[in-house]
Parts: sequence; structure tokens; C-alpha cells
Amino acid sequence: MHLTVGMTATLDDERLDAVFAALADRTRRGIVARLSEGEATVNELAAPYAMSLQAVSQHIGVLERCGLVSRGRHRQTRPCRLEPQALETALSWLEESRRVWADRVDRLEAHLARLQNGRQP
Amino acid sequence: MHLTVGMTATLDDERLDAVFAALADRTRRGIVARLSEGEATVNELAAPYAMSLQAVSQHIGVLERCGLVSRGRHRQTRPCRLEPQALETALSWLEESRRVWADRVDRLEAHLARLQNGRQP
DNA sequence: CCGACAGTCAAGTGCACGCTTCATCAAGCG
DNA sequence: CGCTTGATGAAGCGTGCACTTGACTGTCGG
Repeated sequence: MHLTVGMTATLDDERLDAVFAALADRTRRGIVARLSEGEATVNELAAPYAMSLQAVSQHIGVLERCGLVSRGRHRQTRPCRLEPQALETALSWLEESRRVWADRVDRLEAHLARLQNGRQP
Repeated sequence: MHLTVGMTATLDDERLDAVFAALADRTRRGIVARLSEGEATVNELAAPYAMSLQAVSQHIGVLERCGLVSRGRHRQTRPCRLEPQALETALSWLEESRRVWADRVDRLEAHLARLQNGRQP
């Protein structure tokens, strides 16, 4: 079990690298936010942006490569939809850090409370 | 209220850009994870890594610039501590996207359930 | 078949990043 | 005072990214 934890660590690291890097661009965050409301085609996703269609297609490619988005086929269009598992990957990491931090603060406050009650540790 | 939402939008975007970009590097994620367990000096933070001390110092600079970490002074050392607000900024964005997605899926399933019950919408 | 439309592939450019090395500063210690 | 230690500043190098333009694929409507 420890071995598998160690083995998946680097894989998760690579996925986290890719997901956080993908989300570090506001165009891509906008695309993700739009897709969280439902599927959309590349043209629909590109409409709000002043950049070329190719640029948006490349952004979608980044999101697809890190697992945040998948593309299907329907007629001439390539409808895009959100893959929430990848979002969960990032969320889990952040929540773990928050959890560890909060636990430590709790222990610290409990310790200080004991000191204030006059007891010697 | 709507105005402030609009005004803070780009500021939040810039902060999200910086926070997600900072977390897109496993060295920096390792530093954040370490700091979630408590304060540490630059040398302590650099110990696990094969790179130069300056490189780690630069990574800490990135984390400091986006608000994830703050540095104090104690004797010759510069103890670093985590600033969890910035983590919350990223968490909030991800949770919002997940919320919107989940809401939509719920509505979709409810809609399909109504159809399967034979009622006409 | 032909033209129009949705989308991708490929090459090029400018810029930011990660890391290194050399130099520097500030604080303690002999 | 000199010397070591903790840490930053600055310049340089290689690499990858965001975006552009130009050419191309594939699918529909006439």
C-alpha cells in the first residue's frame, strides 16, 4: 500500500502540474467555467474572446491533454464537455493542504489554551 | 454590489492566474505542503531538493508574490509561513465550477426522470 | 461536384519561466 | 576585526508557452 502511494505520487504530480498549469490562464478558466454550464462547440467557446479561433482551439487542446475537457463529434462540430475528475484532482490537493494547516492551527490553539489554564505541559 | 463584483473580477483573475501558476510547479507545491505543517526557514525548505538554494529562494519569491507565503525575520533566518487565504482563492474558484456543473447535472437528471415517468414537459 | 463552414495542423515570433553562477548583504562568532 | 552562515540580487541560458498566419481536412447544403 505504501508502495502504491509512492508510485502514484509522481503520476499525480504530473497530472497536478498539467491541471494547475491549465487553470493558470484566464482564457482557459473562462472555457472551463462556460463548460461547467453545459457542452459547447469550439466556435461558441471562442465567441467571447478577441483572439483567433486557432488560439482557442489550442487552449481546448491544453484542457483536453490534462483531462479537464473531452471532445466528441457531432455533424461538422466538435462539442466539448467538462470532465470533472480532473477538477477533483486539483481540489483534493488544495483541500489536503488546507486540512493539514487547519489541524496544526487547532493543535496550536489547544496547546495555548492549556497554557493559559495554568497547567504545565 | 454588482459593481464591486465586476471590479474585483479582473483583480481576482490576476490573483488566480498567479496562484494557479505558482501551484503548477511540484517544487512549489512541495514547499506549500511542507509549510502547511508549520513554519520553516529557506534552508529547511531547500533541503529535500537537488537544486541550488537560490532556486528555492526564487520559488519562495513566487509563492510570496502571489500571496501564498509570507516571510518574516528571526536572527539570520527568514522563517516562511503559509497564508491560507490565497489557497482559499483557488479553492473557491474550483468549488464554484464544481457547484455549477453539479447543479446542471442534477437538473438534467431530474428532467430525464420526468420524461421517463411519461409526463410531457 | 463545388463552395461554405467547423475545426485542426504546422511554422514562426516574442516573451516568461526555471535554473545556474557570480556577487552581495546582514547577522552571529572567534 | 576577519570568517562563516543564511539568504537575496542580478545576469545569462535554454526551454516552453500564447498567439499569429497560412495551409489543410472533413462535412454539410445546393
